[in-house]
Amino acid sequence: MHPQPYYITTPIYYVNDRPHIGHCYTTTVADVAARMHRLLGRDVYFLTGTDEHADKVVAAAHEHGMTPQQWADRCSGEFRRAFERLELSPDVFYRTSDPHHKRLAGEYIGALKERGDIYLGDYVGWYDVSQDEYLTETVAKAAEYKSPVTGKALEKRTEKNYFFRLSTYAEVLQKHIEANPGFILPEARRNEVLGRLRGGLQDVPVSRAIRAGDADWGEWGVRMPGDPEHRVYVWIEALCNYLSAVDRKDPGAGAGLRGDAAGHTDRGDLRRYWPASVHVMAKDILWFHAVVWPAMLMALGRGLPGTVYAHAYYVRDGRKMSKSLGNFIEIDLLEKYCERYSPDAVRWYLATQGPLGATDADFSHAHFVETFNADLANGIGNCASRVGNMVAKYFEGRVPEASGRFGFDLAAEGQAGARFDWPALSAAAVGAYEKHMHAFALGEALRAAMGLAGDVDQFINATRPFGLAKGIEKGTSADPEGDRATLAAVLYCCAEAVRIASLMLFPACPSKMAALWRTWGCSVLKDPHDIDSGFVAPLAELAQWAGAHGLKAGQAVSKGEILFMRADPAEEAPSLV
RNA sequence: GCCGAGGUAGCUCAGCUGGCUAGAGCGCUGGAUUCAUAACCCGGAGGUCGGGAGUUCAAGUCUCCCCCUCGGCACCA
Repeated sequence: MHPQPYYITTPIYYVNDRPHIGHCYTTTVADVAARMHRLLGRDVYFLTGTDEHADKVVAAAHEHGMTPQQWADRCSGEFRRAFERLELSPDVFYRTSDPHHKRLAGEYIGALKERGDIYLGDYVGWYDVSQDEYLTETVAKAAEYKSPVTGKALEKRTEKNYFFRLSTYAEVLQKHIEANPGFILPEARRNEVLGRLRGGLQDVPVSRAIRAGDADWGEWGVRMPGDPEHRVYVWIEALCNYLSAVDRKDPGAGAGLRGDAAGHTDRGDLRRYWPASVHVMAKDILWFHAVVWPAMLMALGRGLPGTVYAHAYYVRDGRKMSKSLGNFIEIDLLEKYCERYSPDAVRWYLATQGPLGATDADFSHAHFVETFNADLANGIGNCASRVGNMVAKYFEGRVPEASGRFGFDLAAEGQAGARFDWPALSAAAVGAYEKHMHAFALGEALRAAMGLAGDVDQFINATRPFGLAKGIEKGTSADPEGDRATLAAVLYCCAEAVRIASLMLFPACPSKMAALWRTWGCSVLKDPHDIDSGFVAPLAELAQWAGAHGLKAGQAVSKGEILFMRADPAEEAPSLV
């Protein structure tokens, strides 16, 4: 076991939303990272879930004649199913309605209040009488201090609210960000935060007084400790989930998506996971995660997360996705893509073509098909297929004996610069893979893996194993025995390199790689039929060239089914109707 | 408005402290090949490096001006 645990989180999603590509993207990215680190052998804890305390949740529940809990159960289930469909592997699907969370969030807030970091102050805001709600300064100003609904002038009102002393932590926070370049990623986001920090920080309200006429929340939500007339703001309570989830000695029951939560119940004390390694989120909520939350943690005397990673957005065919345009890519459409191209293909597209950096990325069907064909069908899929096929054809489906010949210098045979030192090539690919992984450059890491398959393609064209086989068969070979040995060594190297590439591709395409392993008889997973069953050894051992977990001469390698069937670009995009 | 990032081949982008004929991937196109999912491999196509001026022996790479795009601007998940 890697000594340092890896705790990665996504935001917990607002339960009234319908799962769309944004939620799926963030969670898929986190899943790929989690699987990569599990592959390294680390003790990984991956959290996602739903945020359920909000006025609108209560209101929607009443509209549907349900209790807030019933309504939240239903909506939360939508996210759970969406994530199952994408074969995501959270170790916990956490919900803010979880009694454990409610209790601990209250404790954290209470502790902050006790030490004076949360105090009762005056909140001055713009109140829209007709809508019975306060508007933020920005919104109020944009509406010229009139109600956006009725046009009536807004009232400036003052009420008692609790505030968090964010201002106290501005300086120490700024120093922390400056001293830790990896604390906020990507760098452009870090600069933005530092820029805003230079302007100083104001204290932030963290509660709202419960007023007459408010929807009846019952036991829903979290009250301000010691002052039940105030409700803790949802977003501040929600942030606490990252800590509360692992602030327990026992994992509790039913954690992951599958309920059985493989290996979850015997995890023991979860407190070892704090501080989190990475909080992943979309850029809109960076401020809370990079400033407010760390400041709260400082006040609580808890460790700060290692990295706060804010990715950009998906746009659709060049246009922003928005409710008004109604062009959100919702889970239903992604499911269509999963059906036609496999969940692994969707995962691959999200992980390699998504907006991981600071700039937005486009989701277009044409681009999806191009990527699918170039990387998956023509890349690893075709490569595995041609190698498996040749082993089947020339060696009755048994891995041939390489006789220790893992290096080929084709320059001697007149092919300039064509040198293939397979142990070195694969080690370099694994090295690049790990390097990029640690920089959270998931796409780059996967490209390094795919590059190894590309090397195999080049190698096959350069050594022409099929030519050797033909010469032997037709009796035109000058040295049939030598050619047979070369053929065996060439194919061994191809297969072994594909095996090593497949290990690295697993975090993005778990089902397809597991399928490849089954047809090639590779024991990588504890249960070959369960992608979440864990690895029999860490990558360092699994990826050793011709090592303990390498392909063995005589091992049955069948051609297997086609991993990724080439897609027709002319075919119409999946649609909901 | 203020602050920040950026405008490089059809598309997505690399190009650090200035220096040989401006690169990659995809797409497109020519060729070679047949083990493979018409896949793979090799080659090509030539983009005034947003526009203008300047510094320099030499500028996508530095300075100034202009045009355009995008992001952030706080209590919003």
